[in-house]
Amino acid sequence: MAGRAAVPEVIWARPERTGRGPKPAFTRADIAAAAVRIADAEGLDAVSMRHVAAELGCGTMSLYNYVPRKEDLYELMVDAVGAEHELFEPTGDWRADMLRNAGQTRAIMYRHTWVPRLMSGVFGFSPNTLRYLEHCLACLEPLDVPAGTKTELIALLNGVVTTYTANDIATVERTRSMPWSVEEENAVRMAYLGSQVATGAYPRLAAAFMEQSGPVDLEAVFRRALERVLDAYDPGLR
Amino acid sequence: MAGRAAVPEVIWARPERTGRGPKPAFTRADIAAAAVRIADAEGLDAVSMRHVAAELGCGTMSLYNYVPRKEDLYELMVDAVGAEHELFEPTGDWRADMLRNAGQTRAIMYRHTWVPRLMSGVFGFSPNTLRYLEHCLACLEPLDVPAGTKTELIALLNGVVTTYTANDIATVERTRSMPWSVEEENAVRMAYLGSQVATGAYPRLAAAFMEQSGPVDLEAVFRRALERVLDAYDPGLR
DNA sequence: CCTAGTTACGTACACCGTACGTAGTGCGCT
DNA sequence: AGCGCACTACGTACGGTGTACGTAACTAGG
Repeated sequence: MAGRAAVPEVIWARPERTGRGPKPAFTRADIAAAAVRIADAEGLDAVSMRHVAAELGCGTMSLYNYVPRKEDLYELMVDAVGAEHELFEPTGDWRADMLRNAGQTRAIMYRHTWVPRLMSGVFGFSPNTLRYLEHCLACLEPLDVPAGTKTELIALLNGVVTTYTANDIATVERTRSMPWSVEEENAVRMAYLGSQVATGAYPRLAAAFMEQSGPVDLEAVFRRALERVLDAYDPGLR
Repeated sequence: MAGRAAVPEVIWARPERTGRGPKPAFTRADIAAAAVRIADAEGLDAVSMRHVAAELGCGTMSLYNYVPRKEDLYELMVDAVGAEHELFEPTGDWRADMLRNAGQTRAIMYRHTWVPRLMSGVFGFSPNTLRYLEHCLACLEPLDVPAGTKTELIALLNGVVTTYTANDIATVERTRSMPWSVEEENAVRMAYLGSQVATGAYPRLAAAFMEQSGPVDLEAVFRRALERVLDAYDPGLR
């Protein structure tokens, strides 16, 4: 007599064990780990209820005892990789500390290229997210601005990290299920871009592309963006 | 003998008409408009090849003559709403102009709440994107920095607009197919957040939440973030 | 004119999320 | 102690998805 809820629910609020009935065969962590393993190895689209269940060695529908909706499985996955954040002791240099946090987030996303796709559009106050948020606030202790401004800085910084890293990764993730390579896809898109710029319809864009020599250093662009954002909140620079 | 391509392809590079055979019944614009209509009215998940074809009044597989893969349909949609950008004459005040551009992008996303979900993770050099980019560069003409820095500013600004607006919209889009309202969902998530903060495990987070009185003004937060980013690139402020 | 490249579209396949029903298990209460 | 109920487990089935493939009709270029 399960009966799916007709009312919203946060999976983190639902207790993992209620005492009654047979002992569950898995923990949420087991399930999250299995899903993460699949996503890492075969891409996010390979994460289906059937596939995860098979990986765990149980029937498909048994999964629904642990995870009411597939969306909740996604929340478990994001939270699971969130645990990879190292919550170090703040050094007192808030800029350096926040750069370190951002670098960790970026590293996590490069390790699990499906993360950005799940992050965008998810409210996401999971346990590990809260811990990370608290840690960021600790790092920002030396910064003398209102708490509201600090949370806005954190949000902006996280947004920038996600956006930039998502862009770097997008093609890789997309070409996963395609019969061609990342390089081929990028080459084709760049060829189109070049052909359009060559029409002369976009003079300023053309100039911008002429200016740059050699391939773009994505990591450098990323770091410059971070520095700019930090500048914008640094009272010592105003 | 259609035969899908085993090589990457940009839909914009494929000519819309090649002369041979019966006259196509629709243009790409028709198809994009139909898909946009469906997404606006019933949400992005309602945009299926069958549904779009039905809206156009043709067989499902006929669509594949115009759009080789569903992903390309998404590209058409994003490009279509990109046309809603008003490419005004730059005023000479680059900050004001860029704010205006950002405001337009945000407005478009509020009109078509599915846009952020498609934007994140898409390379996206569609015709209208290129036009918009060129227009932004025109607005930034008065700003005395290298062209590379300008494109980085545009990218950062667009990223911030997308991230913030996506967050504002996320719950609305998600609850579209759910049997409960946006307010209910938000209330539940906030209740969980409150319960966690109340445990005392997140003192700084708790302090930040105590500090704020009343509901958050999303628009104000958004504008503050934009101003910060613009500050970071304003030579007059350094 | 003919033929090759297109359009149109019905059918079919593999896969998806998940509603529902049934059977078995073991805690909590009386 | 033992009953009942909440829980786990999971097979089946339904309505949807993207799209490969085959066939028929059509028309512009040689």
